[in-house]
Amino acid sequence: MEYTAERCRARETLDRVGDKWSLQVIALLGERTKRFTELKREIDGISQRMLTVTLRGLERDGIVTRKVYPVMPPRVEYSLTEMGATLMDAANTLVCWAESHLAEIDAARAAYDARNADPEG
Amino acid sequence: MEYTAERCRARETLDRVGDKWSLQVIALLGERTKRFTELKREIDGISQRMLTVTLRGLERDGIVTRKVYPVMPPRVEYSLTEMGATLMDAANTLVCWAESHLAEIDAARAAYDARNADPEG
DNA sequence: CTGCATCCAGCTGGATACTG
DNA sequence: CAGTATCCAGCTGGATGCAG
Repeated sequence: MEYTAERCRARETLDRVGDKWSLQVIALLGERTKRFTELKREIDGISQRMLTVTLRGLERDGIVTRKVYPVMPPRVEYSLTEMGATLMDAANTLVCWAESHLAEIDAARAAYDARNADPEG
Repeated sequence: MEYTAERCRARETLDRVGDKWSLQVIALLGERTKRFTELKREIDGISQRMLTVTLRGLERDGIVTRKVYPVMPPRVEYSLTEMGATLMDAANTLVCWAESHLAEIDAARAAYDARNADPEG
């Protein structure tokens, strides 16, 4: 079994959802269609630039769709595609894993750091 | 439901497995315990430095264990912890997603790029 | 309201040389 | 064999200003 090759392909997906904001955008659009400003307001700390960049990337990959209304002021709505919804489900597995293991990881880190700070190894 | 908060925690996990090499290391150690050089040989393109950095990070988080044999020349064996095995399973969901959607993503990208290269929008 | 352009700081990871 | 140390290029993403 070519694990390396398979993980390489997995990395392509991780590159997609593994950046700083994509997962949150996907999760929020999973609730329902939303507008640019709505997303910006709901994602704490994201800049206008990064929201645009993130949405463009997801749109390019067929994860979200972008609907522009030719009105003034502009109105643009973003939604999850079908593929985007399946991606959200897959990512959810990792979210669940994270929720059930974060405490354990924190403990492991603390133990590791204590071991290595300790002068008498 | 606080999606944003949950995704933030999910990001902590993505930060762990979302770097360039962690997923491959986890996958290979999922086969069986391996030595440093063995991993280095099996992961195409990884440098000594990055294998060390990756293994240290995973060890710190309790994903892998490191067993040193006090012999000459040195012998160090790495294995997946129980938690590491569960992480591999969770990550596998995303691997499977990637495998079944990469073609679709490539198509979406090509379509998007064609749309945007087209001068008559 | 939505989005692009520019500039820039910090982090990631690659190359290389050295050590027990 | 299994690291550590140093240096550095490139990418990510934040701040800000401008535009339709």
